[in-house]
Parts: sequence; structure tokens; C-alpha cells
Amino acid sequence: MLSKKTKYGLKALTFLASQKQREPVQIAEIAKQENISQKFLESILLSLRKTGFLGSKKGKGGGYYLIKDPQEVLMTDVMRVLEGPIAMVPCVSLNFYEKCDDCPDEDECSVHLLMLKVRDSALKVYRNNTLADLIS
Amino acid sequence: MLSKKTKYGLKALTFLASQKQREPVQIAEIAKQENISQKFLESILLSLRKTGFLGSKKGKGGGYYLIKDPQEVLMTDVMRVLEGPIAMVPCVSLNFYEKCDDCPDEDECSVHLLMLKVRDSALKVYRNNTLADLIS
DNA sequence: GGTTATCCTATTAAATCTATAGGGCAATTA
DNA sequence: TAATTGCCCTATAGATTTAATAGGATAACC
Repeated sequence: MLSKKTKYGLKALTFLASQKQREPVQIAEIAKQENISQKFLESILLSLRKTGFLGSKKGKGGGYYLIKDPQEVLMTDVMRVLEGPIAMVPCVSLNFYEKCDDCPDEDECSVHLLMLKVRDSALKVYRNNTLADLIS
Repeated sequence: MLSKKTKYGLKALTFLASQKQREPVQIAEIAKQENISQKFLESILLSLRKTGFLGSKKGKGGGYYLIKDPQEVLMTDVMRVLEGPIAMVPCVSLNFYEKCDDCPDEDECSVHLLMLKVRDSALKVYRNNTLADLIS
């Protein structure tokens, strides 16, 4: 299940991307438009800034704005920051690999095999979609 | 993230499918071989029986056994029983559809659009894989 | 210097997941 | 028919994660 954090994060990014000018938008404005709890959104935007997706400006006329062009923002990167691993099990994760406690041999594991295929298919989608593709 | 329930369920199904004869295997035996908590596995196997994947036999010489041929057990069906919806958001789910509270219009929603693609790609994998494909 | 709006930490409420406990019930075997 | 075996079922508890809230610190701008 997709977390609310990711859902809200994606909506906020899309909102900022579809803005005519690249001028700062206040958290309150985004929260209102997208029906998101303002305080919760605050922490999400903060993490998107720290990971290089957004810039921010304090004080009057301040807010958040997109740093890169929407075409250059890959969904793989966004998803990994917001949702974490794209893989459904750590043992098939590219960026968050971890060995399973059970499971003596990954190559013999049926779950491993299946989840590898699922990961690849998801990866394909995320790699072929940028923030620009989400704007309808 | 894939739940332990699904992981264990898949392992158990694979274990039963790779059995030479189609004779009942005790819970304890499966739990030991696959490093699974026996009591937890018990409830998982029970749900797999109730949903028509497994049969069971009580008393001495009893246990669980596969009902269908492994080639006929689609991963779509297994996943939906064990893990629930294949979609990452209810608004793009085929079998567990639900409207979002926020989001006035699904067709305009960027998350909806992206998750539709992800669902389709996952579905493709699950539809093209049966229990027989998991046995290496 | 006051106003605006982001920044940051801590805390909590709720939900879900994982596992355990304990006994009941049905089938088999002797 | 009595004992044994192993599934059947419910309840519960601990742990983890998620979602949201509270409250103030900090920085920018006029």
C-alpha cells in the first residue's frame, strides 16, 4: 500500500510542477488545494527539500518551489525518497538490499524469484515516467 | 512491503507444489523446512484452505496438500488472498476499489495515473506466473 | 522590529503486523 | 471405543509503522 506520505508528496510535486511561474508557493496554499493536513505536508516538503527536489524561501512571499525541470525528475528517485525501497522484499532491492533471516539460499527461493520480476516491472514504469508525465 | 504472511504463504505453497507425491504434509514439517513460526503458519494455511488452494486431512497421517495443479494456480489469485489488493492505492484497484477522500476527480489525479501504470505492470507479472513457475 | 513562513523536535493516536496461547474438534488407528 | 494425532478456531498481546498534532526556533523581508 502506498503511504499517505508518498501520495501527498507526489501531489505536492505535481502541483508545483504545474505552476505557471516557478515562484515559491506557501505550504498552506498547497495543503488547501490538495486537501492535505498542513503540518503533515510540512514535514514531507521538508524532506523533499533536503533530498534536492525542492527549494524553499523563508519570510514573506516565501514557500516551496521546484528546483529541476519536471522532465528531469524521475519517478524512481521520487519514490525511493518518499516511499523507500521499490522492491517488495529487501533481498531483491537494488538500493536497500538486505539478506533474509530465513532463506538459506536466495537463488532457490521462490519468493525471491517472483519478487525480482515484480521489482523489474515496477522499475520499468518508474524509469519511464517523470514528473512531467504526471501532469494531465 | 510484502507481509510475512504472504512470504510464508508463498513458501508453503511452493513447498507443497514441489512435493513428489500429493500426500498431506504436516504443518510442523513445513514450518521446520521453511523456518516459519508454526502457529503463524497454521493460520496462513487455514486461510489458504478456506480460499480453495489447499485441502487438509485430520488425524494421523494428516496435513495439508495442494488441490490444483501448480500450473493452474495463478499468482494473481494467490497474491489477492494473501496480500490483498495488487494495486498500491484503492482508487486503481480492480477487486478492492474505493474512492479517495481527498481527490475531487480521479482522472485529474497524478497519483492515480501513475499507480494505474504500476498496477498494470504488476498484474502482468502475476498473470504470467503460476505456482509451477516458482519452482526452480 | 514586527510580520511572515519555513524549520525542527517531540509526542501521540491509530492502525497493522506478527506471533503466541490454549483449548476444541475430527479422523485415524489399535 | 479409547487414545493419539494433527487440524480448527478465537482471543490476545507485543512490536512496529503510519499519520497527524503541538509548540516553538529560526530566518527573511518590508
